[in-house]
Amino acid sequence: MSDRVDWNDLRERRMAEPGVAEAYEAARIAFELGQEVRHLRERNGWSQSQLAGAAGMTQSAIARFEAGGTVPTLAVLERLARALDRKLDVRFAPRADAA
Amino acid sequence: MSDRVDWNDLRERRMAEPGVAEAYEAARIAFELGQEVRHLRERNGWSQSQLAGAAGMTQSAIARFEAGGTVPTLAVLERLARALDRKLDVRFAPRADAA
DNA sequence: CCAAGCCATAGCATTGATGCTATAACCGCC
DNA sequence: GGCGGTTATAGCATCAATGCTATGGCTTGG
Repeated sequence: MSDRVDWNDLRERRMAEPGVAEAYEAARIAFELGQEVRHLRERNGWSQSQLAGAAGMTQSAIARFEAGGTVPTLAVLERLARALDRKLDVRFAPRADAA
Repeated sequence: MSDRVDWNDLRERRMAEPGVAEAYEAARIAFELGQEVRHLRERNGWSQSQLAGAAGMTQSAIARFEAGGTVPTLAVLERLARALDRKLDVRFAPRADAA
């Protein structure tokens, strides 16, 4: 009990530090994009090496990205998008803050 | 005449090199995002320094980005989005290839 | 004129992503 | 067992973005 409360407490405090929540969100976005890339790749029946070849990247970079190990640059995302016949779409969407 | 044809020729050849078109597109995306950030900032009546403060960045970084001088990281984009009350949206959209 | 504000830029240090190469573990097939 | 393919990771070099600090030019108001 007490351990869990403390962990949550620590996490909240950490998240309240400037830039941390944003970095976390960026990493989350990257993670989801990595998942999406994996999904699209597998749907094509491609291995990481094949995608790497198509995107002008290395297999290790693909593996790292798909596993959420890096927050990719826009250039890398664009390369992956093209290799997967997708269009990279980046925008500042209005916030749907309801609560 | 001849100069212009040569320039276009050179450009096409350059763009056909692996990774160049993608890097160009990433820079274009960054440029547009920079324009959008400027637009939102001015709509708020903020100076670059004020936005920098709100986003935990430096005025020089804002100026550089808005002018299209850099291709920003996702973390930076997220910070700007939050400061401007926007949601950063990054996705691999299906290609609307008609032609 | 001076001060303040604004934007743009230079130069340098730091950081994180990427590429490269190598390696390891696993699996399936012959 | 050996081979090929696949994925994951390590270690290092390189690169570009970012932060920092400083500066410059311009505009405006007192």
